[in-house]
Amino acid sequence: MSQKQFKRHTVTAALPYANGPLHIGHLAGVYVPSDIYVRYLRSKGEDVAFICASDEHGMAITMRARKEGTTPKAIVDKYDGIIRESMAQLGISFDIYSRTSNQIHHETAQMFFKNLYDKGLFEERVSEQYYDEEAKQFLADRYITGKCPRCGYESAYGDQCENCGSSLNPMDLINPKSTLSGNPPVKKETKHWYLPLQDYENWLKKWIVDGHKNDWKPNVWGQCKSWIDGGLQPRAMTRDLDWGIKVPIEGAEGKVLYVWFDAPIGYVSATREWAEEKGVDWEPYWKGEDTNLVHFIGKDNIVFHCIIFPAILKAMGDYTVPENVPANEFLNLEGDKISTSRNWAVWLHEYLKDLPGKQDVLRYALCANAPETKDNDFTWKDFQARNNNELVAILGNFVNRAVVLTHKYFDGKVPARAEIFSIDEELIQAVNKAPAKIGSAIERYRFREALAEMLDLARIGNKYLADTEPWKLIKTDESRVGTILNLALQIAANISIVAEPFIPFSTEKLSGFLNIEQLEWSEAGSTEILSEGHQLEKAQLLFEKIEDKTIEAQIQKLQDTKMQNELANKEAEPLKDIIQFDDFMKLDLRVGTILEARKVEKSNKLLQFKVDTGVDQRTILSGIAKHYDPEEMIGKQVTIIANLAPRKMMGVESQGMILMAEDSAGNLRLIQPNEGVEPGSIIS
RNA sequence: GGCGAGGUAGCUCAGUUGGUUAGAGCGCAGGAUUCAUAACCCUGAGGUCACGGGUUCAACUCCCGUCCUCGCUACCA
Repeated sequence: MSQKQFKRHTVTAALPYANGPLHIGHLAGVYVPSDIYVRYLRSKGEDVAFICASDEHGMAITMRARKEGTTPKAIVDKYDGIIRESMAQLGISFDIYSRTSNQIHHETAQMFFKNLYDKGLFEERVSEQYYDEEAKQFLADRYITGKCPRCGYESAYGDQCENCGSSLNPMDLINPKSTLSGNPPVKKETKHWYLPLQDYENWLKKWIVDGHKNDWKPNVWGQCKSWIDGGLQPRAMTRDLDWGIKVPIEGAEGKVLYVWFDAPIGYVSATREWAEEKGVDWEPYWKGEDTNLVHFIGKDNIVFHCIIFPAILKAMGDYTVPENVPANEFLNLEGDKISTSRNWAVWLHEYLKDLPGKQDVLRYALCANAPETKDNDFTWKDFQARNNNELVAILGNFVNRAVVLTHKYFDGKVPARAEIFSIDEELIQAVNKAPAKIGSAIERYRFREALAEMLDLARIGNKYLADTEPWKLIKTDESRVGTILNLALQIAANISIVAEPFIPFSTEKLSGFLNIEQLEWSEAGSTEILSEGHQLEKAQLLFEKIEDKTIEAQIQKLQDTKMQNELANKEAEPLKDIIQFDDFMKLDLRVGTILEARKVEKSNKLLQFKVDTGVDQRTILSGIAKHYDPEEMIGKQVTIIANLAPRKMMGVESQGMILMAEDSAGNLRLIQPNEGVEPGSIIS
């Protein structure tokens, strides 16, 4: 896909959700690649708008505010600040980093909604939901507690019972209570506006499945095809909440826009804000046929950026749709999934404090190991190796050699070139070709490849010096040494251009040594950048080795986290409320013998048993397929709850429950009588 | 189970429309060198391209099946 046909580029990076700080996964997946892409485009002299903002609406933020006893506003202010600071320090060069709480965003999102509403493109649907009359608001699932209809647990949430783990519908709860006021909620009808995604199915199919099979990443294209083929459903674009953007039509009091309706529109609002400040027209950046719209996101956001938001843009009529959505996969950390709740992450604001001045090292390491085609693992050892073996030993060392030698032999002045031999000609050819190779990789969103091509320039330089050995020649042929160092320095100058998208802090330093301005991409490839006699500055180290103890400290930090998590897990289950003997007596606990066992079809967790309970033979299902094979269960004695209300799962009715012990790692083990007893023996 | 993405050297990954002896970096072993941040440079070992079929003159590449990993999704009473 050639970039040349485009007049301008609108590049967006996924809006960070302002309920927590950023970690290396965000950086590797979205912000580093997008920043490389736009820095490259800018260097080419292209017209670029690089857009991002904090996403500050939605349920999760209001939940968090309630939990911490503060307001949503306080939460988003706090994290917007932290995120903004981390991005700036890491050199993510947004043209604007806005906030979805800004006035201009509210207006823009409402304008979108109103536009679609006026065109009659929404489906209105009325349904019954719980409402708190005292707090005067509809209750989201998590704001309702009650008795679990399945296990009888008293404080199950509207969407899930934390005791038995079943997912619930708020209407199922027995004796529901609002967590806002403590009062029983009332059922009340509520109206919502749905976007009929199925109406866009054909268009999406043509656009993505047929039109982008070859230029979109396989993971993105495949996901989209999967959704489209599976049939799209209408999706509610409004919610009953008080935190968010008011639905701008009559009869919609107390309703806000669905966060995934408003968030992507945040790209548009931020563009408007940027354009206003800059005094340019924002519309071509979103409406021009000649605009290259690119969304950088993680794989968890594919459906919103490839299906829902494009459908909205299409429905708007005059908007352009994304040219590409280069979604990355996930980054793991030291073999485990990154997890905010388990604190298993390298937080950017902590990294910046712990390893000051090493922004480029992180940018480099994350780009070199970015999860472009599949999930990848970040390890501190790899980070150290990338720094010490590549940035220090190859790139930093090469630049240092060239500059130091020039100071040594030519007082820091770029020497003249004399006769060119074939080895020099080969070098010049390689330098000529490098920018196009790197650029092409970037344009194909293959940033690891681009980075490797960039580093190859330094490798070529090192080899050139090793092959020509100017430190020997200086004794016999000073003019030849001049040629060699001139060319070596031209490579360094090239690196200062082509490495800028990846490691901008270091290329700024490098330009400083070379005593040149930051040059544009079009000047790369030339071996005439530094003119004869040009005075260099003294070289300082571009990169420094990272010692083992620095890495060990970071690994230790993670191990501490792991230990804390294990402790927390062991202590995690607090005692439940006291029950009376009568409560216990309600349970009919018995020993049963398993007569038959087999897997439930189409399930990968459920096993189906026929159990002899002494009084009857019955079917019981248990979700232990990951822990036991059916064959080994036959003949075993197990403990069962015999009077639990029957429950259908995967089409089969289970008449009871087999008791299991679960450890903190989630392993399940049978509870069995110590010695064989007759089936039906009562447990008390 | 359904859908999607992966499975290529000890590790992290490339392999373009099927075409000689399957590549790179790191790591490892050996060598050479000293201008340089004990860095660089050269050489080497190391792969049944997950497995089994099929199409083809020819398969890492295309087709079918199986196994494993990750994500989404349904069910752990």
